[in-house]
Amino acid sequence: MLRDTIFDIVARSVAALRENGDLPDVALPAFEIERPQIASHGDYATNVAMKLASAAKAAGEKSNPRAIAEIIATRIRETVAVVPAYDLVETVEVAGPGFINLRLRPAWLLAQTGRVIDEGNSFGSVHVGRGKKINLEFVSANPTGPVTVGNGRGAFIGDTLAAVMRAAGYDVTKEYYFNDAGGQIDKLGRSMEYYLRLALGEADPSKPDEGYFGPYYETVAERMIASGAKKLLKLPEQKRASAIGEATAAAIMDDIRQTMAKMRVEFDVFFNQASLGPSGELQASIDELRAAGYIEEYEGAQWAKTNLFGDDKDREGNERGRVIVRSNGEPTYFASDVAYMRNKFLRGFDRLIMILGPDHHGYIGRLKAVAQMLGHAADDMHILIYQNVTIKGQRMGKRLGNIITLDEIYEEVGPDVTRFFYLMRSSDTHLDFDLDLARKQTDENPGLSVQYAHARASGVFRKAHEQGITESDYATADVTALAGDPPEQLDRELAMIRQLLRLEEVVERAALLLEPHHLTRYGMDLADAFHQFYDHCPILKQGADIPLDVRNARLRLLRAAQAGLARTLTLLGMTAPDRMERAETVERVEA
RNA sequence: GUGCCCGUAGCUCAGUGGAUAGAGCGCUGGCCUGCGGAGCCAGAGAUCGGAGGUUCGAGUCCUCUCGGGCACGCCA
Repeated sequence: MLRDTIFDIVARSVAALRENGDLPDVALPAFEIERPQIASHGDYATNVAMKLASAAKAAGEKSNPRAIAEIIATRIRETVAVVPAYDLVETVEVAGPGFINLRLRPAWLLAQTGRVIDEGNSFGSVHVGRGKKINLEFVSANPTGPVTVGNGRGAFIGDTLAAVMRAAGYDVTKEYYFNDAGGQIDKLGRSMEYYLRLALGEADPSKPDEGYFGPYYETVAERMIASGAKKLLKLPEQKRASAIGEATAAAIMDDIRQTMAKMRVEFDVFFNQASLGPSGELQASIDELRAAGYIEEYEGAQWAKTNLFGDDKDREGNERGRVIVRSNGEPTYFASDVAYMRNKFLRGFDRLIMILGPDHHGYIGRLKAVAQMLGHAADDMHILIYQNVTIKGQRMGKRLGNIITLDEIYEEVGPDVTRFFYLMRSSDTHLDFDLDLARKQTDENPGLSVQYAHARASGVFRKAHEQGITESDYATADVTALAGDPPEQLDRELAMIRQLLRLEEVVERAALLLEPHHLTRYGMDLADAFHQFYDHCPILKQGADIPLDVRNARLRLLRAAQAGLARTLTLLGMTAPDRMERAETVERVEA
């Protein structure tokens, strides 16, 4: 990656100076290579001189950060002058309190066009993941209702995070855990029994006091009756609730899978909680914890000593951990958690990541404790909590009874815009979905703007084709010739190639920090750079009188931009259209 | 009571301990008949909730505090 090369240049120069005793004789502190916020400061900056000065001062030596920076800068200039692989650096300057700013050579930047085009679908990939096996579990909504705008957030975060992590070199398995066991299924069954009887025209069927209610369940009841659920009502009372519950859960699971498929969220594994009992894994994990000495009995129940690993350390009056087997002999939901995690680790994953809603933050301590009881590091179990979702301008929430499903959003704006909007915000932040903005079929819609950039690029190639210009005409064009363009054009061309090259850094950062939202920001930046290029650097424009070599070089650059946009959109799970559907626009009023 | 997340422009939000805090929308003014105008250019708009602290440097880290959201079962 480009930044790694810059790091090497700086590190090598500093190391050489230290060998000669030209720098303060203190341990070299960690330093950063960063992109300055202000373009006039160059492409990269390092704070190594300030860090060194600071360390020297702490060791009692007197030091001047700017003077140190000058020494290092001089050495860097010498280094890049003699090492051919480092010929990408044009200038090295000391600025401010002691920053060393490096600027890249325009011709080198332009030449990167070839690499972007050659790498194509794999452009932006990095290797920080080193093939580490990751289990990424997300959504895992209970099969007791449709996916909502709230719990659907995990779907987009998870799906795109997986794509980004794969691009960063991780081996990712995407997994959905269906909580299809326990009391909630019976409760679902009792609720559905009411809806089935209602749908069959029974007069005044009894409605349970507590359960799952709403118009959605009426539609599920209709479908279940159509597929023969009527006979379930004839089952004896003890079996009826669980039988209806299981059938209902299966029907709802189908809905959830369909919603996911429509939104292009894919899973490698669907795991059913109910399978853990019959497979013997539930018992095996309890036995394993007992053998390790982590289970104690109290008042007839079996307690797992999660408190030994920090779980519930602040919970009042409870130093016993969590109940894993009730006094009536039934394992708790927590037992399933243990068995499921054990199952994942046995499948050979190096790290487990779970994406959960804000109501699950209590899980963090509990599950990290489980990981440790199973003999793994606390950090091998990572939980990513995302915050709530609201629809702008609407009050919502279960208590108000106006749950909005993800399907409704799909109907309104489709998968592309939905995905983009969900991924614009950090998981840590509450998401206020601006449905009005999402509905707009104009460039005001930031998601469409990225797609439009891609479509525009495709449009130019379409036009080129119509004019008889073929790929072979510009495939070997010398893009560095653009270095001779006037600033108005060259600045835009360089800005776009700079944005393109940034993708690798964005992918690495998003993967390491588990923050896929950086990709949408990047998409907007790249699209913006593209539109600037498009507006200022004509290629086929009539009457613009573009020399052939410039035209062909710009077509190359455009090809690279198209590839970068396509790659970004793909990582976001969006389509990269070759043309945009023209929306019905208001006729312009002639003055 | 305890814990987690948030507080940055009118709105919704980015922001890697660095230099002059950014984007989208909205607002104001101007340009434009095309590589599909779903356009371009410019501008106004911010005591980064508040108070201390850490350091060469804090929107960012620490402590306290105020405001908003969420959760704390032998439920799942």
